[in-house]
Amino acid sequence: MSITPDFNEKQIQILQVAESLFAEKGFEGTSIRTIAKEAKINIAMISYYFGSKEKLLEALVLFRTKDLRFQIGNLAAEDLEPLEKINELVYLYINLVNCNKGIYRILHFELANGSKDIKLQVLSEVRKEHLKYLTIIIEEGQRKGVFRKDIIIELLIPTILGTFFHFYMNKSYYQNLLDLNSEEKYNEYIKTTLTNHIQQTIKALLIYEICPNNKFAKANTNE
Amino acid sequence: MSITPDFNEKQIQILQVAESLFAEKGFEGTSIRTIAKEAKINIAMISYYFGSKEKLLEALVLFRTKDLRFQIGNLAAEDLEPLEKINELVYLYINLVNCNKGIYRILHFELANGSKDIKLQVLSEVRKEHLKYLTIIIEEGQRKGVFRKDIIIELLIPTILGTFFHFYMNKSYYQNLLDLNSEEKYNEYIKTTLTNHIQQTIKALLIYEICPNNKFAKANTNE
Amino acid sequence: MSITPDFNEKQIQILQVAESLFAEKGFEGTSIRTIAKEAKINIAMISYYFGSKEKLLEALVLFRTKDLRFQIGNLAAEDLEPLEKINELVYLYINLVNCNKGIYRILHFELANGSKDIKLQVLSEVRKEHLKYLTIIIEEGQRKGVFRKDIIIELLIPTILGTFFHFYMNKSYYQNLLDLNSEEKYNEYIKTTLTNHIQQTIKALLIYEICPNNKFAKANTNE
Amino acid sequence: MSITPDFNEKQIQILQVAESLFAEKGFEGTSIRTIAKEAKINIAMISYYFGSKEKLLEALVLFRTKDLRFQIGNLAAEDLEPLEKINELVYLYINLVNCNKGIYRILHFELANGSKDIKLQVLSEVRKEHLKYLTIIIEEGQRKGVFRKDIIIELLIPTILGTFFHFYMNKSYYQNLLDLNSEEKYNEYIKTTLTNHIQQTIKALLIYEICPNNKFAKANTNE
DNA sequence: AATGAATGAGTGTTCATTCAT
DNA sequence: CATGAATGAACACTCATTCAT
Repeated sequence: MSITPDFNEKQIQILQVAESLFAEKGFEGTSIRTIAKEAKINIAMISYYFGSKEKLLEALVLFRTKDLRFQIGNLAAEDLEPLEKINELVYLYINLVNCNKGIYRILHFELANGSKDIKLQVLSEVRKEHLKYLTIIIEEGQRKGVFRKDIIIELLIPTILGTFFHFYMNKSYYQNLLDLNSEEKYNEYIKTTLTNHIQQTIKALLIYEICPNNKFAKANTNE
Repeated sequence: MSITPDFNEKQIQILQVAESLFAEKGFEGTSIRTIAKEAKINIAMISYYFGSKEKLLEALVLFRTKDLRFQIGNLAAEDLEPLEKINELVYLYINLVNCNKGIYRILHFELANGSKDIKLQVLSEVRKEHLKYLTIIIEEGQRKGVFRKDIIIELLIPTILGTFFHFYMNKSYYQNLLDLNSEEKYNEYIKTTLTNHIQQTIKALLIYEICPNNKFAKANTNE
Repeated sequence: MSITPDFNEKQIQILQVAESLFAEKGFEGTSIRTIAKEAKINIAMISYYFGSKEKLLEALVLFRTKDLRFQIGNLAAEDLEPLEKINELVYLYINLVNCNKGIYRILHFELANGSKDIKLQVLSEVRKEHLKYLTIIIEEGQRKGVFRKDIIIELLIPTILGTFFHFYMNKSYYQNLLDLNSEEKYNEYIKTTLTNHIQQTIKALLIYEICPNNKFAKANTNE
Repeated sequence: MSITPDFNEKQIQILQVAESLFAEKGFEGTSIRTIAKEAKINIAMISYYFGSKEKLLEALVLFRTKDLRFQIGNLAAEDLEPLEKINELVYLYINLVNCNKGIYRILHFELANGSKDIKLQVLSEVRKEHLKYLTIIIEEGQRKGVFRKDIIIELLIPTILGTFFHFYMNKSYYQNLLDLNSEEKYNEYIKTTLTNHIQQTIKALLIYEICPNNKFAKANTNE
């Protein structure tokens, strides 16, 4: 579906192996020897094609985010109720991230801390785009009187992505806890129950009427 | 307050430096040379005291989880309304994790994938204990008719921790997005607004009455 | 003026770049990538045209010494006093070397030690030719009673070339020492003062009447 | 004889091997593996002891120039005729350089061009010291009316060292030319004939009365 | 005739670990 | 008990060269 004209077949092969290994073992934990061995290419090819290990990562980010960018876009324009739109958005979002676990993991946990000085402008743009669509939908719901007015929209995405990632990053723990003793069961659980849980969470947040006197939230401020 | 009888002063010094560096640069990204230099001890001391780099990590996990274990415990017994207990629990939990970012980050993102064969039984126990307390409180609320019955309790913790961690792991992005241009502002935001957001999220999840026909949640099952 | 029938335009381009880089960074310090980049040709071209990096050097030596060979020749036949001939010879020689610093540097400092098994027969021939002309002139001067009889002709060239090369190889030191703070001043100094100094040196050697009892020269023999 | 308190036995061993190899094959042409193998030490030791290959060179320069510095000094104060002093100085100088061919070659031909940003302040100091002593002696001779007044003292050292180095750098050529078909003969030739030649050269330069009309030296200025 | 793709050998350097003292 | 010295293995990367086209 998506075209990636800049990289040839072997480069893509390297990028795929690199994505998988970086996601699994982290950037530092993966040696170019391992990548070369797994991708069945010569070690020197990585430097030859990408310049360096770091630039390989950079190319990987570029390669994978290119597709991700506009996959959520036109939902805001569809003819749906705001709540339906939100549910759809969450579903699409989780699905998108779940299908691109590798690169998302790298982006969020390997690069997010900013220690690498890799241009993550792409990531930043994607994020802002996602935030924009979310804002449009929520403001529509607010105008229609369906959603609450005091929502911190910026904190919805941490809840959506955070929940998913925590579940994904602690895979073996949750497989054990929830008896999801196969890859299929685990993945099916994400697509149904976990997605549903996140949808419920966001819906509840958007619609529930906050009780006026929240002593704990206040209490927290003066720690 | 917490006693750590097994480790001497120098060992603790090493462990503290190691925690900080592992959290910042990851396990693979941190060399024992760096640890030794920062802790102002001889390189050989690490192998000498802990056996190996991996065993140092193991010792670190042991050292830090020992204290964490029972810090949430007796809340369930207090004389509070279920919702108040939940709010308090969320507050305590976030605070606990926020004050122990380092080791939590290591536990959840460095070790959670299971690539290292480090005994994480301790972590597992802590988790199950936390889950137990949460279950007790929620079931109490359900008995009292305050909370919904169809809650998947196991998925509450991913929401709580996940939201926090996503916010923490993408620090620079959120600092920029929310104009939290100082360490203090960022930390204050976590303690007040973010904590409040997570409390609202959990509360909404526990209390909100789900609308009966959720077509999207169903739709997701047949992808 | 000089014809180079064996090499085409691109080859000559490569050779010129190679000469410059070999002279500046040495043979080992220069990679064929750098040559290729600077000469704006494909890397493979060097091996393609010359066979190997070493053979490129060999070709370079051939290419550049071909012209140098006979540029000093017919001086001996001119109608000049022996001393004038010597002065002219020194002038021509220094000028020749100075205008071909690059290849001379390579010849004398990169290849002279014989570690490379490059055919330096050409160089050897040139040298012997130069020595021959020098010998003819000096013997003429000796016959005419102008020059001393006890001259070791073979050691005159080390003095001429050595003085020049030492000055050239320690360029920055002498630029600093003699306030020759520009390329022009430095080069002008070589053409005038240094050349003159070398001419004086050779003249003095040829004409000065040695004092009969030189205790130090004797003393040195039994170290 | 000379003490080098800063370096231990193994370090000195490495330095000696490095000097020999750098002198023979150049800095770039010598790999640390070769050094390690020849010095019979582990490869990692070089980085361990010296930090890097470049720092090894730096250490080598320091190590060897430390001794060289003051070996010529007190000659100026001795009770000798100026000409005897000059002869003695030349003898000492050639001998010093000849006994330290390796490091001198590295200093003058590997480092002199300034491509490496190694602190050659030491070298510069040594040079200036040598120049100082030479100046003192020559000025004494000029005061006594023994030496000419129009001497460019700075150009005497290029003649002394240059002659020697040219002879040394083109060893095989001169061995062949002068029938010095053994190491001993070659070295003996340096100590006697070559040294004598250089002494004669300098003496001739200092004492010979320049002929007033030197048309060639003038002619050179307008090239 | 000319070149982009590819490679194995080699580079300097850093790694966690061991060991004699 | 503690550590400076030392090491083999691995690291990312560059090298000159080859080869199919």
